Amino acid sequence: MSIEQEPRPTEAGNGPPTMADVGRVAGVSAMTVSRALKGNSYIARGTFERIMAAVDQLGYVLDQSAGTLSSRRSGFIAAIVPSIDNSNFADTARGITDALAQTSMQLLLGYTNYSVEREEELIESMLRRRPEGIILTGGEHTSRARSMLANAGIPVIETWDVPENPINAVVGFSNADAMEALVDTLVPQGYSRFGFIIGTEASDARGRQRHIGFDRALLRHGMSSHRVVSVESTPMRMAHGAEAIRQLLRNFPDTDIAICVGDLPAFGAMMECRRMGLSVPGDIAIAGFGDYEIASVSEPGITTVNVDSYGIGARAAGQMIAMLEKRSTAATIKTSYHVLLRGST
Amino acid sequence: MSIEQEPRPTEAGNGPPTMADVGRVAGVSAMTVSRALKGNSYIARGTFERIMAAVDQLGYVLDQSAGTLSSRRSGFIAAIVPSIDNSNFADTARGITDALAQTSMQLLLGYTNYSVEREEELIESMLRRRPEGIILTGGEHTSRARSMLANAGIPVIETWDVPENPINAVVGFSNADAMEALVDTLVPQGYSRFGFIIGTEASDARGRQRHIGFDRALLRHGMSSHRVVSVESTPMRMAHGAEAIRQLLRNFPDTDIAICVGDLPAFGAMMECRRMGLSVPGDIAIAGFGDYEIASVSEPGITTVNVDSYGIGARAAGQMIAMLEKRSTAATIKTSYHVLLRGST
DNA sequence: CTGTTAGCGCATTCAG
DNA sequence: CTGAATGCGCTAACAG
Repeated sequence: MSIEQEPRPTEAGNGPPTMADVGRVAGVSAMTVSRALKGNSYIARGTFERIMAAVDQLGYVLDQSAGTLSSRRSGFIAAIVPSIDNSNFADTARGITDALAQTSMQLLLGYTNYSVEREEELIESMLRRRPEGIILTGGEHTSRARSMLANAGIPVIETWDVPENPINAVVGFSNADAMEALVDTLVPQGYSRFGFIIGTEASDARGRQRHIGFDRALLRHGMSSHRVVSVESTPMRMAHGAEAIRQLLRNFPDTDIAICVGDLPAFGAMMECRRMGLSVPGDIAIAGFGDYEIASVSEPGITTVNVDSYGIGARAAGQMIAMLEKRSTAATIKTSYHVLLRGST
Repeated sequence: MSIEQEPRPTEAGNGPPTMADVGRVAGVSAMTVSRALKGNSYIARGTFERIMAAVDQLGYVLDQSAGTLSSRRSGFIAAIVPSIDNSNFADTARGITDALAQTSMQLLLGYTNYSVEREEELIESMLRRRPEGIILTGGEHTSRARSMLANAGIPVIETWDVPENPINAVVGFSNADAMEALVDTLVPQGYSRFGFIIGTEASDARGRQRHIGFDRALLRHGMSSHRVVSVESTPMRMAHGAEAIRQLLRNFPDTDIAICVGDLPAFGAMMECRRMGLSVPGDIAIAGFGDYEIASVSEPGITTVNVDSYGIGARAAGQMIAMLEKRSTAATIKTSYHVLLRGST
């Protein structure tokens, strides 16, 4: 037996144990520990087991900041959505997470509360952590955000919209077209005096697009698109829909159908109609957008547009993976939508 | 004029510019750039402006992995919630974000889909990035998760529950007590044949607690608590409530009030009753839990328990800040709840 | 007010 | 299959 080097007491200068500590316990170098933990190198069976035992014994957890610095790979992609408390965007996040699961990449999620300024801050703080790619919602960004993204030299994917001047790749659909499709489906049902309910347009790019689609469709059908109520709020919650329908019916009592920018305000509007003693769709019809769960569960069900929120996330992540593997460059992927007629119209 | 050192061409080996690059352009050392960017050191006015100009010119973005490694401070706290598509937990996240805004700390949010195994993975991957503190939902964790948390040596706050054996600090309330309070309020209204609707209990610790509170209250009132329907799902969505109420009325047709584990299934149940031609609360009363927006907007409104979701987040973050500043050690903070009677009962 | 030195913990690269 | 040397980009600590 030879004299072995005395393991330096691990508890000396505390702080979490390092690879060197693990190596000392397992009788190997830090480098071998690194390889064992990564899992893609050949390590002798016994060595591997000693290392794992040492890891358990010390409660070792890899320090990823050091790894990122050294390997120049952070192992995560960033995604920014307007709101997290919105099942559509939550579905998109789930789509991203699921698609990323087949890689070793993780998702870092942030939300902007529908503010481009907040988006700019968020982009900056995420870029500081060196994501390998970034997925954004929509095509509206501050100019500083745009230049930071350009400088970052990583794939950027804009989703949920089809911007005129994409930064890089796009996975989304035209919210204007989708709203047009909804109106086009409803006109043949005999409605002719369409109202539109929307929140603060300045802070909701997709709502604005839907409004454009609404105008375009009615113009095409030779109908008037002046019955519009806008309440101060982004996003519109259920209660805002209730408030808006009152205003709509006060300002334009002849309205025979109210299209809401989303299903949540549509539901609020429908409940308010019931409170006012109006029947839906007998006295007034109501439609929403987004196919949230409430649209199918409520009685009557709410006519709406399904927009494949999950698919947007899944396909964005797929495209991201392809770009990171250099299998693809900037592409524009259009996702599907379809009108769902239910009892509210 | 002296000969100045030739700035090395920045574009040489590409990759993002470093502080040294910025310093070279501004004619100072990297250290001065670091101080200027941090903002809490005295820097000569002119120097500061040259540095900022260089930062803009190069599009420099701080590399936080390097900063974390060097300073041993990551600048973020981790929070883990069961689901992100749930306005209660989203409110908690908002509370944390808002409270953290007064510090330089950021929030890194993760979600488990109600799986403790997924929580364990998430805790591990978050600890790799060395959060300065971690906020969890509930008191149930795998034993490996517990030991990782113990080893991490950072403040841990468990929320939304009052665990028997807290890891560290707690900010929450007793879900059992809150449910008892609901039943105690309803009994005097004349209801006596209570049904209970819940999802998969194994994966929903808070639902289980509510069930316990339900049993306890009925026992105390000398009533039977056998009218229970459990459907396979966590979390319960609206549609599960619809399915469950059918089953409840089939199995226990004499039920005069159905308590649901949450407002979402309560709403689904209420809509299903309407579809079946039953009036709420005339033929059967319905109550939920959580005071989601739908509970106040729907017609009739849903009787429920408000649980201060936002406050849980805000106070957890406040406690976290206090612990990080050594102003506090492990504390247990109880948050409030109150029963809201509405039209559904 | 600014610079120098050193080292954070890991992974790349090369050597065996 | 394993180890040694080196440096990733930044900041703590000290010196001026």
